[in-house]
Order: sequence, then C-alpha cells, then structure tokens
Amino acid sequence: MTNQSDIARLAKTSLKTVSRVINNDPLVNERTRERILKIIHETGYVPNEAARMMRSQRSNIIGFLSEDVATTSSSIELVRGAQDEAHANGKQMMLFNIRHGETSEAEATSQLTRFRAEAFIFATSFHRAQDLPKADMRCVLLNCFDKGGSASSVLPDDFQLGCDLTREVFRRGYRRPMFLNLDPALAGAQLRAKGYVQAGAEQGIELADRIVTASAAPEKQYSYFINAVLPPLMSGEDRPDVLICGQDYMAMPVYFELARMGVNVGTDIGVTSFDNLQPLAQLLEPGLSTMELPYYEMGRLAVRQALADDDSVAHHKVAGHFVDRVSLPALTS
Amino acid sequence: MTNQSDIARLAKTSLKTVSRVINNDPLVNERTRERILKIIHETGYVPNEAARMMRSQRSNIIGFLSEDVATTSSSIELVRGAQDEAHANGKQMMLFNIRHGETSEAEATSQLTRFRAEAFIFATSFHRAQDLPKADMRCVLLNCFDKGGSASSVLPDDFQLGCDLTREVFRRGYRRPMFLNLDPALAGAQLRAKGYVQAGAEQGIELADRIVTASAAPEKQYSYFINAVLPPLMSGEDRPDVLICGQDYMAMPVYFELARMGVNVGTDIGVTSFDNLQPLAQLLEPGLSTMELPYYEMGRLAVRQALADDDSVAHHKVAGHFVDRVSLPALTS
DNA sequence: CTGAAAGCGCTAACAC
DNA sequence: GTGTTAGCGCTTTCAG
Repeated sequence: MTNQSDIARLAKTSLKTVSRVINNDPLVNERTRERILKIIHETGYVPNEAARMMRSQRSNIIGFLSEDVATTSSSIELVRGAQDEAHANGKQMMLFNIRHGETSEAEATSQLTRFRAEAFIFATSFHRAQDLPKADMRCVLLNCFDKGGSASSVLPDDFQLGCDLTREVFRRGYRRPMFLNLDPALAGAQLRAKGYVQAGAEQGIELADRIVTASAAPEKQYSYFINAVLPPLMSGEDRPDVLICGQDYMAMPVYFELARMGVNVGTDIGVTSFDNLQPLAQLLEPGLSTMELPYYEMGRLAVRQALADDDSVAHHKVAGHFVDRVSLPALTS
Repeated sequence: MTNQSDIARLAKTSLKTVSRVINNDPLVNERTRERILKIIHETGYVPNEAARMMRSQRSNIIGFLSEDVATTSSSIELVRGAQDEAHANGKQMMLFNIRHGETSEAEATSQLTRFRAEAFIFATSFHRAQDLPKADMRCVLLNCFDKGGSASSVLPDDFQLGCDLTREVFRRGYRRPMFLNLDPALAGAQLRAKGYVQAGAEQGIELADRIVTASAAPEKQYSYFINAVLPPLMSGEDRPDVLICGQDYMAMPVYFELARMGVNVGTDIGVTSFDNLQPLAQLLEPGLSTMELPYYEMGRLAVRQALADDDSVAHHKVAGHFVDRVSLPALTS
C-alpha cells in the first residue's frame, strides 16, 4: 500500500511536505499542494492511522461501553448520538457490548488501554447508579451516575420529563390524570413522579395520590399489574380522563385492557407515556403520543464531555420533547 | 506509560525477550519468564496496539457496518454475535452505523482503510439484496446478498424457517393454518411462504391459497391490514385454527383484533410468528410462541467467514429455533 | 534460549 | 515555504 514517502518520491518533494498537505497545514505553496494532492488521488493513498497514532501519541479513539445494548432498542440512540458527535470531531468510536454481571467490563477497558483510547463512555440501558469502572482513562457516565459524583455524567432530566408531560396533559384540557408509574426503585421513576406532582401543583391540583406504581417490574408482569389496577380505577367514582404510563411498553397492556372494557383510546380517554419507542409507539392503534427520551442528544453530549479540554467534572441533564400522535387529543369540551 | 524497554531494563534482560514473553513465545526460560511477568504486573504494563499494528502489519480489526441499527432491536443480536466471535479470536470490531441512503458508507470504509482493517461486514436490518460497498478489503454480507453473488454472505434460511414453523404447527395438532405474510417484495417473505407450502404438502394439505399478504408494509399499516383481513376470515366458513404472522410486530394488532372479536389467543385460536423480538414477545399476553431468527449465530458466522484463511466465497444459510410460550398450545382434542 | 539491529509510517522539532 | 533528522513502541530478521 502506498505511503507518504512513495508520494514524496513521485512528487519529487520531501516527506514532510507531503505530511503537511495531508494534515492541511496552510504553510505549503499552492502549486506544490496541487501536485501532491493529484498524486495522492491517483495512487489512492490512505494514511496509516497506526503510524499516526504512534508518532503523535494521540489515538483519536473513544471507547463506548454499552451495557446490554440488546435489551432495549431506544438506547441504541445513545450509540447513534455518540457516534455522530465522535465523527464530527474526527474521532473514532470503539463499541463494547457489556453484559450485566459479567466481567467483560474489565476486558473492554483493557482493550481500550491497548489502543490508548482518550476517554470512554459507560452507558446503561436505564437511568440508575453505577459503580465507576476502574480504568486509567477519563470516563463519562451515560444514563447513569456514580454515587460519589466523581465522574461526569449525562442523564435524562426525569423530573423535567415528568413535569413537561404533565403540563402538556393539562394544556390539552385533561383534569383527572392517573400516573401508572414504573417501580420507584428506578431512579427515573421517582423523579418523574415529583415532576408530575409539581405540574399538578402549578394547576392547583394535588396529584400525589393519583399515582399507582408497578412495584417490582419484571417485564412479564406489566399485563398482570395493569389488569389488576385498571378495572377498579375505571369503574370507580373518580374515573381518570387520562392515563400516563411509565413507558411505552406499559401502554400496550393498557390499550388491551381498555379495549376489553370497551373504552376507546383517544376518544373516551387519553393515554400517554414515556420513551417514543420505535416502531411500537407508531404501531399501536391509535398512535401513542409520548414523551421522547433525549437519548440521541445525550449520546452527543457524552462525547462532547469526553473530549472537553479541561478535566472538570460536569453533570448534565437533558430534557425531552413530546411526540404527538393520536392517543392524547386536546379536549374540546 | 510503561513500555517494553522499561520492562527490559527493570528485568535486566533484552527488549526481545520481553516481547517473547508478551507474545507467549515458548522459547523462554521459565525463570526469566516469571521475572518478566512479575514486573509486567507490577508496572501495569499494557501493550501499545498501534505499535504492534504498525510493525506486524496486522491490525486485528474488523469493521462492522450496520445499516440503521436503530430501526430494529433484534438486529442488535447480529452485532452481539459478531462481537463475541471477534473477541474470541483476538480481534477488535469497529462499528459504524450507516443510515440508509446517506453517504456515510464510503466514510466508514475509508476510515477502516486508515486502520488497515482486515475485513468488514455489512449488515442490513432485514433480508434483502444489497450492492457491494466499494472497498479494498474482504467483505462479508450479513442478512443481505449481492446480486452477482461475488461476495460471501450469511443469511437466515427463510425457507427452512417457514417450513419448520409450519411443521411445529402441524405437530401441535392444528390443521387449518392461515399465513398473514409480509410484503412479498421482501426476500424473506417469499421464501417463508414456500417453506410453509412445502410443510403443508408433507401433510397432504394444500396451503398455497391459505396465505394473505400485507402488500406494501409501512409499519403504520399493520393494524389496517389486520382489521380488514381478520374479521371476514374468522367469520367465514373455513375459519382458521391458527394464525401465522409474518413478524412479532404484526402479532400485536392480531391480538387486538381477536380480543375485539371476543376470540381468546391460546384457547380459541393459536397464534405464532417470526422474530422473537424482546421484550415484545414476552409482554404480549399470552406470551407469543415464535420462530426466533438466528441473528446471534449469523453474527458469529459472519466474523468466522471474514477471518477465513482462504479467500473463497461462501454463502451460509442459518435455520432458527422455535421459542415456546403460550400462544400456540398443543391441541388435545 | 537470548540479544542486537533494523525499520514499520508517520509527525515533532528544528534548521534552512 | 521546505527539508532533515530523530524517534514513537513494537516485531522481524538474523546472529549468536
């Protein structure tokens, strides 16, 4: 494969001038540059990153450890965002899929050390605390935080998410919401509940007692939870006019149970949720209006933080935005 | 950071002996090896991959271009399988997310060339034809094939998938299946239909006319398709005893529509499908029995093919396996 | 079994 | 604006 000295020979110039052209150093005569560029093009020269890495002592590589990428599809947006931001900065990302409870984490960081990665990002599939992986590199926690607060983190602003979604609900004229929240053991669930209550208070409505929680939440159990909770709720005297689900997956059994009761989503009752999980939210009929988690933006931010000039620790929180489909129409009464 | 000559100095030996120990060369005195290993451990030495790459002219890197990783969650299993196999062979994977129709493909291959990657895998999110990306590296197509057949490919054996699932259906005592197939423009859909018909023929049952297809299949349309097709089917004289859905997402509106008609999945009718999409298949109530696509194994195979010693072109087809939950019980009549 | 020397392809540092 | 020199950390080659 062609290298810089081949080019130099062909262009009858020195190695260094070739290097300058390749690195866009402006201190090169225009004519020389043209000539060299032409030869680079003709020979199909592609720089050797290994050599560059070794000599310049900069790898331009960032690691991305993603815990159980497989489990949840929306968390892939974290990867997409990170990758886009990395490429925009001329960095290359190395992805490692970490499985919860396995030792692969240490393997990944050691592999990254071999490549002299400049930093790494540790991403989890849901908002929670995480022990800081041991490694001799800068680390940014994504969708998680360490209890000591000693590492930078990028998190969804779950309080804001809960608050914004509830405000949207009120703005559309609903007055008797019920929040079917996720297990409060989840960091996000607690914060969203607070935001929900806060948005209620802004309207002079007490919402603290309008929350039902799915304690312990193995995936399988959603439908049991919903089937137990929904019928009494809907036949009680203070029947809700809108159901706020903890996540899009929960909306599915909600749709089912409502159908069974002969209640039409979108006309008889509003339904909304958190995630904007694709294509599920679109596939539900009627389409699910939901608060999108800002995963893509979080991924970008994590890389930006990983590449920050200073070593300062920062904790970012990112708000989401509401995606309007059909399940939460504005009330016209 | 420590390097091999530091170690050599500390161990009072030569650079080369250190290198031998690190590369598990057996021709080293046991005592010397112990001494060196001890120092390596104490100093926390980690080899510099860039230097190794440069000198040995082997990058140990394989690229993985994944088209729209984001869209479908089960295709992540392709990534997982590939990564596991790569690591098992001491290779490092570089992942690139390619967006359909954008030029990022060329960027990715050029980046891989900079790193002198040994091969790359091009993965699509569904079984289809794909133009071979231009690049000066060995390429393995994953979940897709090039029309010329000039590149190796690893595909799901959709004929076998359709055949096996239908056999399972018959084995459980069903006799009047109906196949709600995906758009036949999809390569997989056609093959599955053939497998379905073949399995019917084995039972002496003609199935060619027991197929309904969702022509043009933007996600949104599944429920319209199902709502149009299912009621006449279920009230007709030759009412099916089992519905085979083209994919798990399609099973969702099927469950809905059946519920609306008062038909119970698992007791009044069997339902099954293709994908084993997690957690959807589990979350559906009752749990969806479905033919799992062999994505993890395909990912592994693709890497194995990418690392094959000879340059021969091979076309692999991988069968799936049936995941039994509750929606397709054996009939006891 | 061990070591010395060369050099992979590139860029930093410095001279011209 | 351009060129020379050295050397990043490692493995290959060859000589003990």
